[in-house]
Amino acid sequence: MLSNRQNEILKLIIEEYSKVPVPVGSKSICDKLNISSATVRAEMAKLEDIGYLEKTHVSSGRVPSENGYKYYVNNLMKPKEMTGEDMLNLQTIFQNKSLVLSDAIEKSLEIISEITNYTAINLENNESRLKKVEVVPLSVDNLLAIVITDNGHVENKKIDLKNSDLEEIRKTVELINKLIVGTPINEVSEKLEYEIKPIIGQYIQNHEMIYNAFYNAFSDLKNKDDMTMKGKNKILELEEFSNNADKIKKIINKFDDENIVSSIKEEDGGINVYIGTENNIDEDLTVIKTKYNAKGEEGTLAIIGPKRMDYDRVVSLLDYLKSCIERE
Amino acid sequence: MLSNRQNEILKLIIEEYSKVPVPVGSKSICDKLNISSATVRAEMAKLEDIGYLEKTHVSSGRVPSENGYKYYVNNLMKPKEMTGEDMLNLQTIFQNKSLVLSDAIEKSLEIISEITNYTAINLENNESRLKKVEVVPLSVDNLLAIVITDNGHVENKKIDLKNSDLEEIRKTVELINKLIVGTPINEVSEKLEYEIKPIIGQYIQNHEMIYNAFYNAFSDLKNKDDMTMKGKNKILELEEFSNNADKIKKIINKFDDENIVSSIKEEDGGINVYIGTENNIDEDLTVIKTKYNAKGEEGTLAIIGPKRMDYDRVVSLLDYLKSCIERE
DNA sequence: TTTAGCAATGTCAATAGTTGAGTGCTAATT
DNA sequence: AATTAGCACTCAACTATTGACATTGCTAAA
Repeated sequence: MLSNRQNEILKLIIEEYSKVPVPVGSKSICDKLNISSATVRAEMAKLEDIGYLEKTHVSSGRVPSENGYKYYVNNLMKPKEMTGEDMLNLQTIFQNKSLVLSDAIEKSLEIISEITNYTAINLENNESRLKKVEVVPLSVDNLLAIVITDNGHVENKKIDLKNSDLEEIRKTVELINKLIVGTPINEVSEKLEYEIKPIIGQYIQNHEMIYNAFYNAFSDLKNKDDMTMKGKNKILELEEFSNNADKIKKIINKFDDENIVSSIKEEDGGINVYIGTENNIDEDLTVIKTKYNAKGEEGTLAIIGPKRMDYDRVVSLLDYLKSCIERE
Repeated sequence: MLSNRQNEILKLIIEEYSKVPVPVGSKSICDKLNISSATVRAEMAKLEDIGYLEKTHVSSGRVPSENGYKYYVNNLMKPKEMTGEDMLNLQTIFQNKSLVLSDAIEKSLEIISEITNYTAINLENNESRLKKVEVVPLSVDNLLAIVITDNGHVENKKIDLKNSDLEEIRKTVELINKLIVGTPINEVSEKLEYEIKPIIGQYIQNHEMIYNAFYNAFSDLKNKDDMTMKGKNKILELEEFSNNADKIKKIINKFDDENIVSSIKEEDGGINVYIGTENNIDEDLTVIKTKYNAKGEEGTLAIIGPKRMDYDRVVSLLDYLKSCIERE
């Protein structure tokens, strides 16, 4: 159990370090607390023993450790009051009734990324079902196969059509629509293989091509995560990476991974914070994420920033955005 | 006019430098030509006077200048024989009749990026026309507006539908299909504004929303360049950037620009080489691009690599790919 | 319990010395 | 006239070395 003064010192160090990423010395703290630097040093030594602070070398100031941040997030941090302006900006978006939920979220994340200078992500994890399938002839020998899901995602595949009969294709499409509309997207390929294929094989000669086209369109749909990322490059401007080309390259590669958010440990109902090594992106980064559920539309919001991020501010922003979404 | 020996020395320097980006000294050249280093130095001094070579400091070896590369590309370089394996790989893709042209190109560029370690791009610049417009009801108050072009691109917008009459919407869609299908995509918004809007305004009450949805879908379509990029991050691994975080950030930002290829000077019919400052991406990079036209499907292929790239190899690859495409 | 004071430690930036690769020039050689 | 050996010179890159500075831990006094 930490004393009041220890809590206070830890909090000051974390907040100071979040402004300027340079080890914090005892002097800058004692100025604020009206105690001598020696006393502060003694307390810092204890905080280091417990494991909440670290030194970069014997005579350096202190830097918060991962556990220090954890303790701060769980015990010391108070969610920051949001500014009226930020609240207003987000509210306005959600009051615009012509915006669909996913578009509103996207716009909000853009704003959040802009005001925090961190990266903001929305990952929709809806169980979507097949809504409709159709074909549009484009030219003599090109055809477009279109697949639509009930949450509004569209995938398409162009097909080369030489020697195929348009009428046969129409029949196939009709069949697919009749038999597998309503099926959850990730069961569609299977159903296509075992239920549709045998049937079309029977009375449609040249069905291979059209069958494959739809098969491919379906697997594209299944594999495509519905993730939007705002301010992707913001993170590269952080001081911690300013002179570290290798780290920048590493992070860029991580950011290209579609599973960047979903591969982090599962979140519970609240706002979840994954500090440093707790996320598998980078030890100098923190990911804050939370789930939302608005009348069946489910997803995950995430913000990626430096380990020394403005925890209180980000948590409030995310919390507020979540409430906007769920109030919809 | 350069002497044979000067040509030979310039060529050796460029090819040596392309392997290892370190200034080339006279010694490494004289070993290969059986003349003394003093003679090589004298020739190098002349090549520097002409402006084909540069020094990084008074006593450094020589580095090819931009003009040096230009001279090399125009006069010294012979397109390299392609390896049978590379040719076979590309041919196989184009013989696969079930692949649509754009997919075949995409696969080829993936291969080319893989074997060269450079970034490969396909930019389709078709004049596309509106093929079809339709709406799919998703739920009680959500509707999906879909727009399809004759070259097979699909854009969609979800619409919030409270208080709208489905029947009215159907009429609007019918009208759009009747009146503006066939219009070139970048004229569609205009036509929608001046020809359709007045008409639907007359006999459809609540048309604002549906009109806006389509208007937005159309502008998305217009603004979205059909560009695919393979090996985007390959370029970051180049030695010239290995310790230069700022340059990496700059290039990443450039690569996010949709106009990266089209903003470079217009290409003529052949293979065009834009060295260093001739492209507006980075002085250390070269862009090689060429147009293709296969039965009306037009586009531009581009490869982005270091200024010291394997010019002969890339030119042959691009030329071969172009011929594969146009033979289709 | 707190604090003043001090030795100890490590970073950072500046300075100086060393090495090595490479050049240009010149005079001798072919 | 062209080539080359030889030499003085230059500069980048590396390796100490130094002093200024920030900061610590410890101790003894308050």
